[in-house]
Amino acid sequence: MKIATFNINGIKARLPALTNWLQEAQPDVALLQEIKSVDDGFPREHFEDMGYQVETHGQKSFNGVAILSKLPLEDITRGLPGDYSDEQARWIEATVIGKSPIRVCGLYLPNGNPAPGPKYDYKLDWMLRLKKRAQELINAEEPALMAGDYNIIAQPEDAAKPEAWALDALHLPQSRAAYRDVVNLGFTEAFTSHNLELGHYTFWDYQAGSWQRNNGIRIDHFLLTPSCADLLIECKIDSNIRGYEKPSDHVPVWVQLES
DNA sequence: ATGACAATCAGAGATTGA
Repeated sequence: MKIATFNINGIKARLPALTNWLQEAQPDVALLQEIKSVDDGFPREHFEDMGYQVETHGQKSFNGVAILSKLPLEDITRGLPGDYSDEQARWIEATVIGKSPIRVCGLYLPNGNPAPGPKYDYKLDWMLRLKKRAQELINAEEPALMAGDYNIIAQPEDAAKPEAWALDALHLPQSRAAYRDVVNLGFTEAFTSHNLELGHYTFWDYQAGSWQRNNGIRIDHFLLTPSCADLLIECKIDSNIRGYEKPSDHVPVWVQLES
């Protein structure tokens, strides 16, 4: 089973690029972030015609996550538990029914800039809620994964110019520590576990020729529970599509699971 | 040092992003 995560930066603007990538990459499941659309505005039928079940958790203008799946989805839930007053659409879960069922969580972790400030407080609060949900997934002792735009540069080697991010919410020590707190519950980060060489990125800013200069950062991650990690065959980044027509500033990351 | 660039909503330019 091939499961991908992709921050598309707007479903309306990305419809051609996303469609082309789906046809090339043929993921069974695609976890999408930043759809920037309400549920009713999502081009559901377009993807249903491509054979995908479509589940969205949308929001006007900003944020918004979705799951496209060629396999049946069950027990879909929307929103990260822990704060009913949180109106930002950044979390969606479902169980993918393949040979063995896998719980998949698609997430769009808050950016947090500027730090310090209320947006950074929100990021850290959100990560505490993430840790609680992550602990539940570990305790369940079943194959599960959390994938998406974590907005975390986990180590200096995940940025072409780490010095430029020293005071950024994506790379502050407190941010990295909060991320490690989640990983250390027992998760396997799929990409680094299967790709030993450094210098791979998932985001290149639109500005200042970042793609042409390969001035990127790696902030889109797959975290797998132990029984899910046992199923991991491969994890890759489809970086080439960053150079295609009208691209997102992120590129897809995907895992191949033996399931 | 700032803005660069892109998307959204709205119908200009502010806001957000990372």
